Amino acid sequence: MAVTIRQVAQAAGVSVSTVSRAFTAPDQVQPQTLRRIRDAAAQLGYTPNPAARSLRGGKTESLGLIIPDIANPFFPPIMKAMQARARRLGYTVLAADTDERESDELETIAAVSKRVDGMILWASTLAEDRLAELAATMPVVLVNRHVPGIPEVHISLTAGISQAAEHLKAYGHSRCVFVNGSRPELSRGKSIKEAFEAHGLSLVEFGPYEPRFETGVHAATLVTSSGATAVLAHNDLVALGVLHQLAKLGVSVPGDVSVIGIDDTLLAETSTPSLTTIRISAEELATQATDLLLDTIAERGGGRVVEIGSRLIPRSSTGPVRH
Amino acid sequence: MAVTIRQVAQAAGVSVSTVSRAFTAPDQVQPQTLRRIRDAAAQLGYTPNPAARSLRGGKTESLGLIIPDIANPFFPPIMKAMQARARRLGYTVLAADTDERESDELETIAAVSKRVDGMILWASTLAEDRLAELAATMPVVLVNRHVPGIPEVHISLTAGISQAAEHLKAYGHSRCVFVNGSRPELSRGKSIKEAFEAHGLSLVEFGPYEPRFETGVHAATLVTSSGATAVLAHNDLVALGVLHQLAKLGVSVPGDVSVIGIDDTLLAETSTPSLTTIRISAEELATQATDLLLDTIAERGGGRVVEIGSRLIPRSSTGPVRH
DNA sequence: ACGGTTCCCGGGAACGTTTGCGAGCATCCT
DNA sequence: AGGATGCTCGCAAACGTTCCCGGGAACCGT
Repeated sequence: MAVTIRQVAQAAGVSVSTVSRAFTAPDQVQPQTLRRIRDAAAQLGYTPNPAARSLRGGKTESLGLIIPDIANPFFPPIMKAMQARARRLGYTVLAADTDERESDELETIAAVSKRVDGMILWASTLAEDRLAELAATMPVVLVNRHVPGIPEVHISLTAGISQAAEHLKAYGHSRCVFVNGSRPELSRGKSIKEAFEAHGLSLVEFGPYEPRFETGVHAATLVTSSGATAVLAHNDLVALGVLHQLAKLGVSVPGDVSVIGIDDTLLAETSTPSLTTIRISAEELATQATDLLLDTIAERGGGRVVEIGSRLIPRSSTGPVRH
Repeated sequence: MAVTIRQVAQAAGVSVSTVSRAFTAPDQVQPQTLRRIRDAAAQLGYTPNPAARSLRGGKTESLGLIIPDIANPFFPPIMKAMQARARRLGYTVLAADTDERESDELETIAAVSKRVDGMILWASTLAEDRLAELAATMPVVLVNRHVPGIPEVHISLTAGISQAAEHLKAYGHSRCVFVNGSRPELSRGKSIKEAFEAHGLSLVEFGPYEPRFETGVHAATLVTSSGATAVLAHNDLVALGVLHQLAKLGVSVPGDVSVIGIDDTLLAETSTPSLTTIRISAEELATQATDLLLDTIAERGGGRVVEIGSRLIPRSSTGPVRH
């Protein structure tokens, strides 16, 4: 049915080897022969069969991306950026989510791993030794997870947190609340606490909870009764829940309470009021992770750890404290 | 490096054919032999090589999904549902977006089509004859696009629109605005106009514009000066823009103006106030499209057109008109 | 007891591509 | 002029799997 290399060879009057070389190593074939082959290929509409190619060469020319939940608005821009990057380099990307269940993650990884040259594992729930043996089998890059010896891109929130503390301090806040989610690097709430206290702000922590909208709704009432004037939420979605419930309770934002999110998803700029948040650049993250994976595949800079920064994006959900 | 069928055969003391049959047609091999093979395979950690399998069989066991923009919050749930459905049937899904540019779409389709058994094309921008010849080459299912002879799932908004009109009528509204986007089935604003007028509501149309947040922001000022008390937006994102700008102008929602979106994305229930919207069930849509594609691949119900309904989800952005 | 089925299993070709090896030929150097 | 070198290209093997075909064994019937 489909047109193969053999038909192109026949049409161009050369052997299959030469046709193959015409595409994979054009400098090894004479210019005029090359032209004849190219013409024939174009006319017949030939495109190489990826299955045959990867069977022979052991390479699939595609990359895997395993994420916890596609529906989380943080991830679509990641996928988009990774696809854009990968396509430019001739790669296809195979994305799959795990629904944050370990059994699904194992199954998904097994299915994906056979069809790609390497994969990015986002916030994997797998045990450390499992990840280590997986990484021994094939190129793997971790995000939001640390296992010694495995290349990783690490999201550093210190800059963003510090800027958030300064921002609140400048507005005259002194009593703050942190609504904790389950994210590994945040569960060490003490680093956040330290950062805030270094700026002379008190910080009490609620949670950890699930990082969902309803969590924010629930946490909002705790916030009002705590007497705090500012709240930092685990992510934008939780912050939006806080915003939503505060409005329902008649608490003015930012008049009575200031709210800060994390991630800077689409939600942040489209909410009412728009949400001050700590931006993690999805583009940079995805690009770095992709490049790191490609390097690992090519056995260039293996085992590297690259760091991604963050910064505060002030919008309308924060303001001066009212006395 | 990887363990092949040959090693399993040797370990189990049988031929490669038998190992192959043990996995693809277990009833054709004796129970005790089957057990021996399974044990050997498990111990060696054998998993079939998809490249070899698809080279030989001509099937890739994966499906393509081509969408305009992953970052549009309407699509992630679609991808998720399609993946869930496909996985249950042993398929992998390859998703890619086109950034709504026709050149990218062609390139993307070319890249994806060689690696899948069939694909779902969402709101394709390709010319009708191009689509027709593509569909002649391989199984294709269209969504949000109609080409005679190509299987399609069609989103019908009539129920939702009609319910929205009733809803507004019951709240005492009479003058409405429709902020039009570019979506094909909506660009025929007259069907919406007719539906509204059938309920005794006047409707003026603004646009068409791009279906973006800023469009809503821009349209909001037009709405206030038009004297209308209700606005139907092209989608949730546009509705959110309207909501945002209205709040900034000091116009109360739903006190002064009621707002209705379309799609029922995550944005709708997390906004403040939460958004009344016309729900299109992503799960149903994705499931139906996937099943239709699978049917087309199997040359069962080809050329079918399946219809997906819609319905109004009343939330807090609509209310009685204030006199 | 013997031809005919049925059931299991092994041999081997085929899927479309890449690639090492070597043949043929022209070019260049001494 | 003759051998060495370099360029272009063809031959054939190999990648891991599926599946057609045929052989042998066991079992049924008469």
